[in-house]
Parts: sequence; structure tokens; C-alpha cells
Amino acid sequence: MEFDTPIATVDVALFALLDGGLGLLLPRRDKPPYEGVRALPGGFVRVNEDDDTADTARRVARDKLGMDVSYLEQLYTFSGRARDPRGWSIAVAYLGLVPAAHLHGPVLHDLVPVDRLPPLPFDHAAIAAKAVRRLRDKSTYSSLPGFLLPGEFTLQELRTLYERITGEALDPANFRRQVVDAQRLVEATGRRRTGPAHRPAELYRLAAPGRLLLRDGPGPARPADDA
Amino acid sequence: MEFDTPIATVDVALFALLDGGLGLLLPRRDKPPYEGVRALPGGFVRVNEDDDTADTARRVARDKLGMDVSYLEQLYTFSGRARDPRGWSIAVAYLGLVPAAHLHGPVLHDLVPVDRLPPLPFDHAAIAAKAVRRLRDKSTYSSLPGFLLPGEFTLQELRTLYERITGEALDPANFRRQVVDAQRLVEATGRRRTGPAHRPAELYRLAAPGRLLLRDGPGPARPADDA
DNA sequence: TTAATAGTGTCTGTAAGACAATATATC
DNA sequence: GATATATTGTCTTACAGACACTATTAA
Repeated sequence: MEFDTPIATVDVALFALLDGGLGLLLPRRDKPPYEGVRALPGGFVRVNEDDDTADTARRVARDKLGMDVSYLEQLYTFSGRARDPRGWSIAVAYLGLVPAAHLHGPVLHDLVPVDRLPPLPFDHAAIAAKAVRRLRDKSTYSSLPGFLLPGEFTLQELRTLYERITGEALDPANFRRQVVDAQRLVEATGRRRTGPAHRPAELYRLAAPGRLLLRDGPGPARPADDA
Repeated sequence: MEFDTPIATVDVALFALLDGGLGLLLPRRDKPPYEGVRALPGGFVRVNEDDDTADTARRVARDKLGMDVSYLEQLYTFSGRARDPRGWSIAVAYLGLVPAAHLHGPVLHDLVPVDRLPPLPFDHAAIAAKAVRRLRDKSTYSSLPGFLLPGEFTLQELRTLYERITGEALDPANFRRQVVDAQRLVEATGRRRTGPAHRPAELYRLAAPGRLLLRDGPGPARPADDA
């Protein structure tokens, strides 16, 4: 019976900002199959070590990043006979976000712009596509992109980020009202970013982690999508 | 290594209408653990038989219902050391809908009103709660509830159903415009339901299966949430 | 003082919801 | 014709988006 159980793995789509655009972490695999090929970080579930698959995802991400992700949510579960050459497999996929400012050295070379993804092994192209779409969709009605920025940021930085992710321009005035006044997604820190030759901008941080809504999404306002 | 692989199961939350309200299928388990206790239908993934976990879900649903579900989507994946007494387990949960009119005899006795659920084994209470919430949420902006009705229905039947599921009253005039004119979720069959002592209602059917949006939900209009 | 961006005020179009009015079947 | 629901018309209001205007800093 043990013999007939599917392989259980976890794959993580980790995003960070790369030159202002969205980057996906695709390190080269250090083991077969597909050794040396760029792929989503992943690994087997370790039943003696992990409490659940979210735990596996955090472990995998920490191993690759050298730090904890600032946001993690379950994306979708991919399964089937053909997706992994090792046999019938179940891959629970997660979506994670990290502020690029917190990353160091070699990891940065594994960040690939999401609109220039190389061919990927397994069904990682489908997983990556679903992750990008989820992130884009949620960006239109939540403060999710905030997790890609460091702790403090100006509204311009946040707005530009939304624009880069969703691909549509936003009016600075209306953006401010939505994010600060109407939805209270971010709150002023009281400090300001000074330097350039013009009026300095107030610095903001993400408000209570539970607040994610920007526009009205589906159903009542809830924290993340997680169980 | 085989020894250390988690158990892989699929659980299905199957909904059908019960006295106009929402009913969840909870048959009694015919095997240990929890033999004789009401629980979500579920089963092991059969690697020789199922192409993927959606296939497993369809097989499990068909076994219990004696028919195919009219709608199925992946809900969430539950995992961990403690949720199943048999050991570390991964349960891919699915949400399914069936028109009650298509159900026969004994199955109907396993339908339980969702607001009167008994205590459930494993973490099935959490799965059921998430399924109900997903269905309620999607009902506010999609034609999902249509899959709970038979092939043809009046707008009143559909509207009443939305009201029962979401718990809020809807204006018949505005509902019609949304569903028929604006979103084209349903289309007239040309036939009418006659009988009661008043103007007969036109009969409608769900429009192209891909159309699911009612109000603007998150992101662009897409078919179901599935991969 | 100027340049450049931060931030505020105000208008307009769209669409959801409230509600009145009309249509059409059976009895 | 009476009745009850189907269906259409019209108005109001909330709100997102467009855009003009004012504020404030460094050079």
C-alpha cells in the first residue's frame, strides 16, 4: 500500500522586486531530475520535521533565501501521473513575497523578470503563471504588494509598484484617498523622506496585517485567503 | 523513503438544495476510522486509476451520488500530522454542486442543512466551513448557484436561491437586469412556466458555462477558479 | 525664485439600488 | 374583472476616475 501512495512535494513561487518590476526566484536545481535547470524552489514534505505543508513551504523558502518570507499563502495543488518523472505526484504550491531590500548577494542572481521566464521543468510554467495571475488579481483590490516593499515607503513607491504589477496607470490623488483615507491600508509613520529638490513625502507602513482590501473584492473584507 | 511519505486523500464538500436551503452531503463512514460517523465523502488517491486529484474527487462524488457532479472546483489543501489518526496526511478538498432534482432516494437522507451541521471527524468542520464560505462569497458575484438548479428555472427561483445562500434580499427588477441584461449569465429558453394564477415567468438556463461573473469580482472576468 | 513632486478640492460619468408603473397569465 | 407575479421605467445616491489647484521642500 505504501507503494501506491503519490509523491508529496511543495513548490514555492517567491516574488521580489527586480529593477522596479516583478521578479520570480528561479534557482538552478542541485539534484536530479533536471539538475542544473532553473525551477521553482521545492522539496519533499518531511513528516518528521514539518507540521504541515505551509511549514514545508517556509522551510524551503528559508533555505533558499536565508531569511523568512514576509507573506505566504497557499496557491493551488497540482497533481497527476505525468507532471513529475519520478511518478504520480501531488505538489502543493505556495505564493511568497519578500522585500528585495532584505536580500543579499547570490540570491539576487536567481531573480528572473516574470515577463522573461525561461522554459521550466515539471509543470512549473503553469504554477508560475497561476502565481503571477493571483498576485496581479489580488493587487487590484488588496495591499498585497506592500509586502514587496521594505517596512517604510512613500505613497509614490507604493503606487508605482501597483502600476508595475497591474500594468495600469493610477491617479496619485485618487490612489492616496483609496489607500490612506478610505481603506486605511497604510498608516503614516510621522517621518518623511527628504533629499530630492522638492516637497518631501510622508513615509507610510502597512496597517494591521489583516487589512488587505483596497477596492471591494468578493464577499466581506477578510484577512488573507488562508485557512 | 516510501515509509516517510504522507497519506494522500481527497475530500469533497457536495452541496445540493434541501427545502430551499443549502444542504451538505454527509454520509456515514463505512470504514474505520470513525466508522458510522457522518463525514465528508473522501478517499485515497488511486495512482493506478486516477489521472489527478480532480479525477479522484469526481470518482468519490460519483460513488456517493450515483451521478456526476455538475460543478467541481478545488477548494484548498489541508495537511499535517494531527488531522488524521492514521498519520501525517494531505487532503486535497474539492467543492461540488449538484441539482437536488437529479438526486434519488437514500442519498437525500445524507443531506444536512449547512446551519445545523453535526460534529465532524478529522478537520472536516474546517473544510465544510471553508466550502460554505467560498460558496457564499462566489454567490455574491457569480452564477455559481445556478448549478444547484435543474436545467431550466425561472428568475424568481434563481433569485430566491441567491437570497437563501447569501442571506440578503434582492430587488427582482435589479436582479433581472444584472443577470439577464448586464452580465448575460442566463439566457431565455423561449419556454415559460405556466400554472399559478398570474403572469407566467420565462424559463432560463445558464449561459455558456464559462460565464461566471455577476458583479465585478477581483480581476478580469474569468471562467472558474480552476487551473 | 524655480523646479518638481506632495497633497487637496471639485466635477462628472457610471452603475447599483429604491421604488413606481405597466403587462399578462389564471381564476 | 380580480389577483398576483413578471417585467419595464425612472429617479437617487455613492463612488471611482479626471483634472485643476495649492503646498512645500532643495537647489
